[in-house]
Amino acid sequence: MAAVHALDVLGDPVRRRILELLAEGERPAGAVTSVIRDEFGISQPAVSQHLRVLRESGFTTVRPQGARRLYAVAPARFEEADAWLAHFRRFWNQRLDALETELARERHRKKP
Amino acid sequence: MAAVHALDVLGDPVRRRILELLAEGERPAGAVTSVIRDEFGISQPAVSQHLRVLRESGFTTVRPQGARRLYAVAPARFEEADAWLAHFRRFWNQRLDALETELARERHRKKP
DNA sequence: CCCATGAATAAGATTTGCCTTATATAAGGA
DNA sequence: TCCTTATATAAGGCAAATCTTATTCATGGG
Repeated sequence: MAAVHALDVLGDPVRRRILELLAEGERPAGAVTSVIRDEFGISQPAVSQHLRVLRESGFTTVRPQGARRLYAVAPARFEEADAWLAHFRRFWNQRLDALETELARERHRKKP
Repeated sequence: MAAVHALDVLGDPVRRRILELLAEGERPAGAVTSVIRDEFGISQPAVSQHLRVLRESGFTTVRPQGARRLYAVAPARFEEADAWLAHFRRFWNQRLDALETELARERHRKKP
């Protein structure tokens, strides 16, 4: 499911915008599509293809509700992207970096 | 300098690897090139072009040292990428999110 | 000076990714 | 059952990104 790097998936403005919309809560594909269509001027299949990338790469979950597909943010791949960025965090914020290290340690203690 | 979104620049495996190398410390273009050449099997100009993207987008600084160009990580664009990810942080770690909010507040207090 | 080394640029080929149109699949209401 | 709505898939076109080879520019040693 994680064939490509999380940051490769995030390297597209349409996909980022879709995720921003989903961050506000679970939404049917159609609701996402109409916003993206307006903002980027692309077709329904184009949006559907981006939804597919997000789904197949693990950035979202989907569940059917009748004929609709409800998309929602899934955390794992975000965490992966964040972990990569963490390597550089010390360059701009020592305190946050220290905290991240501590929280990571804690996470490992909890679920090893 | 920030014509493209930070995450667009990070959406390339070669550029990410270059940044990882530079995270270990300032390095001349040649040192970066030889590693990337080995790992990805691409030419010197190809690496130079990626260095240009990183430089022009503000992910690195460069300073000449004789005939060499010393590249180093610059924090600003990383911070931007991190800020975007922060919107989603609550999905995987409430505590870190809360902390980030607090730190952001503090930063604003210090340098407005 | 001249040549070697380090790095960037130019120009063109190629590949990758994204978009479009057309079509398929699936669910629900009349 | 038929039609409409919701979404996904297929196939192909096109443009942007990336790579290659060739060349240029700059520095410094001999």
